[in-house]
Amino acid sequence: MAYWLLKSEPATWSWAQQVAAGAQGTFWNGVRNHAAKLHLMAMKPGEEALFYHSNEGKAVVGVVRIIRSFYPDPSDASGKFGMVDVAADRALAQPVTLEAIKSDPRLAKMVLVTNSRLSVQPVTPEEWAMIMAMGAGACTTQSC
DNA sequence: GCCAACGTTGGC
DNA sequence: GCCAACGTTGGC
Repeated sequence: MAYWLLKSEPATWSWAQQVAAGAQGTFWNGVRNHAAKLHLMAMKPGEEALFYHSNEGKAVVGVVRIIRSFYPDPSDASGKFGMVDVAADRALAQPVTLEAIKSDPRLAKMVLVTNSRLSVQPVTPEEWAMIMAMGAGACTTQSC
């Protein structure tokens, strides 16, 4: 079971919109980067991904579930890229900000920190557990 | 096939 | 609004 992180600018597609889309979910299109594409292709239905608000907010705000594996993206004229379908699963009790992630040495190797421009990223089980604990409000940074 | 130029992303 | 990082494009 792999874990992932998906980035979206809230002005383009926000967590509120994802929640409004409900259990049937929506397609996650627009990826035009080969590294990101490889991660999309590796996603399996049932796996979970962090939903991260980039630019505005700069925080992990919720969890989405992959509900359909990789298939062609109709908005890509070249036919090279594709997308998956995701549905909102649950919100975090409190957003986990980029600032909080950066300030914790145990999360220093997150792709979000090391390659901030990649829009689809893998997350390790350890990182996932940390983010979940921080997002639950169960602990503050460094006390998990 | 290399590399300079350019465009885009995203944090600050 | 600026700029650094990085991916992509296109000329050679």
